[in-house]
Amino acid sequence: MATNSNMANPYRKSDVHCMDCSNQLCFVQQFCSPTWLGIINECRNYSFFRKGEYIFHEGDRIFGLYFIQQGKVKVVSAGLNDRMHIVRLATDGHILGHRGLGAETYPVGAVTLEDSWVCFLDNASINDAFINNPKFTYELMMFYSAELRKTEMRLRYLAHMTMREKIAECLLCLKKIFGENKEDGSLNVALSRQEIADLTGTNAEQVSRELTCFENEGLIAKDGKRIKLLDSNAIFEIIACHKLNKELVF
Amino acid sequence: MATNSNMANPYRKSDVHCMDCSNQLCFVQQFCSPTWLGIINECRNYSFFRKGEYIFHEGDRIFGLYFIQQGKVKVVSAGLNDRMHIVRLATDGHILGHRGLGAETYPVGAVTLEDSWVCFLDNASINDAFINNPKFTYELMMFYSAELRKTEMRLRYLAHMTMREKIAECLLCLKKIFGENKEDGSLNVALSRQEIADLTGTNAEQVSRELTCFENEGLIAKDGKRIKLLDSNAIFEIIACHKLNKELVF
DNA sequence: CGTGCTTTTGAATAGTATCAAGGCCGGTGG
DNA sequence: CCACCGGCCTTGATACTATTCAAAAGCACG
Repeated sequence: MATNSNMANPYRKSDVHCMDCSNQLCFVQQFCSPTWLGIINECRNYSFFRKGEYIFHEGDRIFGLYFIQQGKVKVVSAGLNDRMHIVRLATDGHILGHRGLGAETYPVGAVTLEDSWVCFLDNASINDAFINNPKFTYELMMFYSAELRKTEMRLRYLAHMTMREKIAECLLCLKKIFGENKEDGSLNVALSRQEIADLTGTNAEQVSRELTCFENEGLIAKDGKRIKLLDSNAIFEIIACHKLNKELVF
Repeated sequence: MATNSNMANPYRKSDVHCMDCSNQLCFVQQFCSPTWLGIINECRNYSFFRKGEYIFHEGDRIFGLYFIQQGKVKVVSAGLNDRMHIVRLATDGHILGHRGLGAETYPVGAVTLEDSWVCFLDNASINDAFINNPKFTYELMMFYSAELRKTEMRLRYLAHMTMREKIAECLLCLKKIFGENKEDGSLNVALSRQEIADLTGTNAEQVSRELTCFENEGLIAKDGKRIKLLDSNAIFEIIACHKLNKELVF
């Protein structure tokens, strides 16, 4: 249970000060003044979520922003007949709940894919930080701008790609986001076939078929949920015809 | 005619000061201090684009932000074998080129659907405005946040919708963005079948088929490119099963 | 009044989703 | 330890949807 794991790490919050946080990608650490880092360190909430737990649900009232200190999270939205759509994947240093900024309720939910540690800042603290750290506001605006570019490019690609192409694109995205295991070279994330389907907008059967196909072609090796990209360039060739912008997507 | 309108407005720039601009939705007018409105009024560039002209091309170096003073624009991106994808539609008061903020080149191009008048602010002016108008930066960030929400919801819907549903959704979007003609109730925008296909990710034939189908069902009336929604509620029922958020999409 | 472009419709084909069945694996309880 | 159970993965057959190709009709424009 969540409470158990929570018990196992009761000392973590007091342990790490924002200033010494290992997460070099954290927006707060990067763009808030030292004074504000101290203020935020005091008002933030540091919590642990076990694998599969919801950090927040679609439709929840918005209380603030989440920053992943360490972990892996899927951002989901309920679709047709209890189908889930995975809107985005996130890991260390990524922001969660930023879609809610300016809205009443979260348009999406967030579920951990692995045990994760997450910092939370409530609306009041965030707004104070905006007012007192123009640099923070500016950089967050730039972050949004970049996210918007990525999402729109994704929208464009997905509109015209075949399933084979979408799944190839998905594998490259997973590599980009989570990286590969140093030892065996497999992707640093284990998604079920259904989750890959939720990412690409299809069903588990189709994903299974395409992955088998990729394996037969020598593009990947798979062992249950662990997938290893044997030839990233060849996988990219599958989607090269869409002239996609590598920086934007991967 | 285009030429007529052009002729009739050669003096527009000197005529209208930002402070008196009819466009109440303009971000600059809403969120910049009076002092800055004066500064921006001096450094902005006001220009006219005839129907079908490019305001900027995909891949152009980024020079600044565009604000539509009056007109209709499609934001496009080249896809597979000279297929175009329409990323977004924009009209009076909307911003163009904001996806470029923080990037080197525009990831999309912008083409006018009708004769349009557009204000342009270069990077230097925009950045000065950011530094001196925290409110402006903040509001623009909120704008990005809202755009991101909309785009991600769209991504989710499109992933699971049938063509019939996508085209129904598209018609409701057109109503939302451009509105309906006071006189005959038809949509205030005339898109070709191919353009509707570029919006929904299909081809002109399919669009033609579905529109004919809608007409036979009494949902719409069509006369060439002019389309009239006869029963918006019934059209919404087509996509209601996706439980989409009306505020986000329409 | 042609010419070229858009729209419409039809027929054949390809791509996906759905349904169904069997295999594999890990966990549980006898 | 082994049998059983349930969940996930795989594969095949089938039905459906969407794309492509082709051709005719409608329309705008010079």
